[in-house]
Amino acid sequence: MKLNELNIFKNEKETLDFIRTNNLNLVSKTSSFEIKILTQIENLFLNYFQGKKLNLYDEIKNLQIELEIKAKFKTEFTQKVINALLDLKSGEITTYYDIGNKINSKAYRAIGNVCKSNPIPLIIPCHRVLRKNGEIGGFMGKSDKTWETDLKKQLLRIEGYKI
DNA sequence: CTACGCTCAGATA
DNA sequence: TATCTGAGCGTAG
Repeated sequence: MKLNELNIFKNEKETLDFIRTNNLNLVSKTSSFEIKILTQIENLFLNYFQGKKLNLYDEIKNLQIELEIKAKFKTEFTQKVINALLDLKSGEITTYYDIGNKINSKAYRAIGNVCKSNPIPLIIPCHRVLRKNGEIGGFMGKSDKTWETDLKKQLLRIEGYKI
């Protein structure tokens, strides 16, 4: 099974709007094999949201799910950023500045842009990257005080990081 | 080539 | 402290 996108919505209405505008079905032509995998994914995230320390990237791969992210991250720069992100464990944080140091680049803003284009938040943990001055920074394309940045804080709290 | 952005450091009040 | 400004650099158009 392949996964190329993980979307997070503000509320049920936004979720339903997305499903409608993209002509999606909640469950369509789903085989029992797929149901089994989907159930495992559901349990994985339930555990994660209850505070269990999990490496979602590893867990997803263990379920034999292929992540279709190569097309999006094909330059050396973007791959370095992604690899640096994947090194982060649950409860661990870093900064855009530190990632820059790690990959030998001062393109801090460009690093943020890579995070912005992350099609699978949580699994590639962009939420663990903060600004150097301690501010929360952006999340899922949004900055300032938005539900997205609130969610970023919540995720860190769930992972046990004091914020 | 130009414009843009999940940034940073420095300046100013 | 809060807000602004320019530097900096990869990417999309």
